Amino acid sequence: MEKSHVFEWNNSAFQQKVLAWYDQNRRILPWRAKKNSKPSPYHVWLSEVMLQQTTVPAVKKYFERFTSLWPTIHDLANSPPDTVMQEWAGLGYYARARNLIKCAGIVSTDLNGKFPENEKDLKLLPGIGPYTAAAISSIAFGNNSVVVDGNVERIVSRVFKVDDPLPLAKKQIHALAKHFYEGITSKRAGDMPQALMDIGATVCTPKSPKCAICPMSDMCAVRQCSDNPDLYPRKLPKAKKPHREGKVYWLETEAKQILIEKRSDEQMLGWMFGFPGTSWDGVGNDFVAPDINWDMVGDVTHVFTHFSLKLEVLRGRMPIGKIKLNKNQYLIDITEVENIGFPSLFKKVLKLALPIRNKHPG
DNA sequence: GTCCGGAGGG
DNA sequence: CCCTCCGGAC
Repeated sequence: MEKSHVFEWNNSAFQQKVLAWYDQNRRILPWRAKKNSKPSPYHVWLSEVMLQQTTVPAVKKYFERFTSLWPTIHDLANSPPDTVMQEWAGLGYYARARNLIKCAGIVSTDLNGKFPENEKDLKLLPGIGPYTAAAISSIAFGNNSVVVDGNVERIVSRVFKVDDPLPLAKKQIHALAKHFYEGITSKRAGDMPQALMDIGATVCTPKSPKCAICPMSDMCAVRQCSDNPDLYPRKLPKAKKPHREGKVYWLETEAKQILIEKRSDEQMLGWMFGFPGTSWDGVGNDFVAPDINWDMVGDVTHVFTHFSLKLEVLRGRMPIGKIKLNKNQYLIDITEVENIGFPSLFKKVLKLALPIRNKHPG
């Protein structure tokens, strides 16, 4: 759409409205520095990685926990990877945690604990892509980067009334987003993306945005033509998810131990603990279940981004001496199994199998 | 159950 | 440019 069809667009007028709103309404978040001061690059990086695909409320506790366990990037880099993975459990998208660990190692040892300041060098680090590089360079270092996340995409699509559907409209939206940042001073460079995120999260929300109190409403094309903002950004219909099925085994010993395994780098939920089973992600081999009597415990269902999964949970017992452990497999005491940080899929398995086990110890 | 939110990497 | 990765709110 041609923005001039609706009104005369003015970059700095828009920026002033947004920044004035931010000065009055900014959210207080653990990773944000006080007004007029820059937060630590370590905090910005850690929070931005956690915030990828994850909501602010979910991230808060994890951020507090991580920074209290590891006050500096050196502390994080020196921690055993398993400990970091355990602390990440429940946050999802575990590749982020694996990249976080790799990145911490590089910054701590190769770069003396200093993050690069420009987008180009930031993007060379594991887990830092276009968005995160732009966010760190502007928020931590005051560079005027064009930061585009889902909030900014949504705001752009409404303010400029972009009628092409996502993801086709990505490039167009990114180009239009430049208007939001052009000419911002270094002093305000970090505030602008954060202001847009705050407005996106609290005012220009995906559904039923609060246009009546929006600082951008008189410059918003969708608002000005009384279109329904809920319809923006337009999106291509998504493909139906395929369904997969498999088995998962709860194998216990007479000594009240449970068999768990650490998943490999290549598998889904890599580096996390889980229970053995058939390969439901198309990677690795099926668990060769010992020839014993298996009781059906029930089904667990879980939905991932690109498929839904149903696992049949089977429970069996055998003497400890008969169990041959592969590497990456461990026998863990029944009293400790609840303390393992499992990803959600295996938490469901645990929740199903453990009470039955306690009721009928065999 | 359904929808929502998005970046990294090959 | 396409594929791959979860959890929570409702």
